[in-house]
Amino acid sequence: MDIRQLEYFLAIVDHGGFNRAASAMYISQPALSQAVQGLERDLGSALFHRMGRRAVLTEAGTALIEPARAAVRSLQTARASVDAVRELRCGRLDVASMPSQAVEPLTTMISAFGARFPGVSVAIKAAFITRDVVDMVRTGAAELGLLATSGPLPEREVACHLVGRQRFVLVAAADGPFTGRRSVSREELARHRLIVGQRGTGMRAYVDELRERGIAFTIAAETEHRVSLIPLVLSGVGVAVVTDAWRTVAEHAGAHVVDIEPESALDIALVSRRDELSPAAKEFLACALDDTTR
Amino acid sequence: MDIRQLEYFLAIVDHGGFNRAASAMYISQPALSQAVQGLERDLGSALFHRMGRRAVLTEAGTALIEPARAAVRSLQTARASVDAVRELRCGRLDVASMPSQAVEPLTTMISAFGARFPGVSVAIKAAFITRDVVDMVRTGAAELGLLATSGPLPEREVACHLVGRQRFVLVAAADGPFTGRRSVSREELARHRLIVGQRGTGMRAYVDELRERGIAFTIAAETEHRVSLIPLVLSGVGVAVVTDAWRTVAEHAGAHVVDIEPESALDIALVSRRDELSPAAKEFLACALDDTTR
DNA sequence: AACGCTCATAAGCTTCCCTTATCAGAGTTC
DNA sequence: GAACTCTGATAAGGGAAGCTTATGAGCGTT
Repeated sequence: MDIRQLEYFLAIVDHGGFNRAASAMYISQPALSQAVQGLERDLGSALFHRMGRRAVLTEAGTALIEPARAAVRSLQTARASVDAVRELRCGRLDVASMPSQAVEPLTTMISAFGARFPGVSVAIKAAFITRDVVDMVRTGAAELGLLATSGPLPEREVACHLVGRQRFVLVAAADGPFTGRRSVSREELARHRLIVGQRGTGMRAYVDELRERGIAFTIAAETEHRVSLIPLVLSGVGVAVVTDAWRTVAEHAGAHVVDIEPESALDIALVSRRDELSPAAKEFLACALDDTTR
Repeated sequence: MDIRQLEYFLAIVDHGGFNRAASAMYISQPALSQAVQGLERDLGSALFHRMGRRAVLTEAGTALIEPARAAVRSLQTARASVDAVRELRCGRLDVASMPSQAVEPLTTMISAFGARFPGVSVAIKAAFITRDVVDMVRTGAAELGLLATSGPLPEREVACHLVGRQRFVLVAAADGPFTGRRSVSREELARHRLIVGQRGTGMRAYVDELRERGIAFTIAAETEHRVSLIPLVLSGVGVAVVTDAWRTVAEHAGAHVVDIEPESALDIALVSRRDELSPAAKEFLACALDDTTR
């Protein structure tokens, strides 16, 4: 059985005869006869009584009409479902992001994208280090990725679009060591107690680099959950080096944020597979790059 | 788009890869690749991200899964619908019948058939004269026909099966001219007022034949609606010649029924198209002939 | 670094579908 | 009632589409 055969069958029913149906379907009449014969052979039942002049539906033929229409409709539905995704009337876009960048610039990006394509939902897939993001994009776990790196961009593995830079800032308790200051030099971090993130993150790479420069500090805590950084700072465990994506959040939480001099920053990149992207991903990329260049 | 392509697509989704799906569908892997490529070309959207090793569903692919399953199911449903008719689990059988024969023997036949195939409904299509029945069967308006004839069976046009004979009886009012009698000779009908049916019916042919024999009577009324015969008799308009299919009905209605001598009868035949019949019609024929020969 | 597994591509063959041409039956018309 | 017309079936040939085997390319694994 075949959709083509069912369409032919319905055409015969609807147009009331093989010849008229053949004209309507722009095929020859023998093609119709053969298709119906094939269908009847396949189903094991005659669909029409052939009575010289006219073809009359059999009971089996009558029983087939409605299911056949349903089958034809179901193909149209399938096509429409795919079209809806392509035309961004619905669907879903997975974006892998490291935690800090999930705060900014991802929030802004999603907001802009959501305004243009309200039917498409964006899912933030959790990645924790740059490598996670690259791998998720490479393997297709997410179609786009947002990462931060202090080193070179992974241009060889994925397509990279620089969307901004985030400078490092120091978060301290409001009544902590840097109260009243707007900036500190990195050398001033010596002998302080630091709360740091997981290896592989941009902020950790920066901190490790400071230590290699000979700035001696203590690592008071290391957390894989960035959300715990600020509470740790506020409870007096130590100070933390984070990117200024956290500035607003930290200040609202009651922490004191100061710039670290000389300015040092992470590159923030939106990455994607090298081959053809889905329409949603393309548009998201366009939205995001448009915003950053504007 | 094609059901085959959707089945292949679903196989890939369900088996998690082209190779496994190809094995499961007993086709070669390139056949699958080509089918999916054709589907993607047709839909205008990629369904899988090809990432060297693994094929990952795109958003469009995800959107296609459910509609594709529905489409595949719809074909199975269509097949099942036809099967149900063939296996006589449901369906409908049209039987054309003249009015008298619709009382008997059709009622008995339908009862026997209904007991064996409760899912199949039998529709009685109204015919009024023998020719109507033959035409309806010939043109497919009904698949079977039940007719009565005093002449030869229409063997040339349809397949005929003699299922019985109905003798002619006279229906008179309870207080009418034949009260107390069990039979009358046909000559006694002379000078009586008769209520007759439409030309072309068996009872009318018999009455016309009596007149040709020189038996002189008056035609008090002619009706195309046989149901009005008995009321006319009961109201004293005249007497009526009908077949003994009506005996029970007439007596229950309060009329007096007497045999007409010498016995004269109509042949009752079940007729059908000459070519292959539907399973329901075949079974009905089998039931009916089985009953009459038993 | 070599191997193995993934899916894509290429080329040949088979199959199936559609075409034109013709036939056969039944209704219609003169 | 004979010719005509309209119905759908049948026959034969050409072309497209699908499946096959063989091979290639990319990526992960040993």
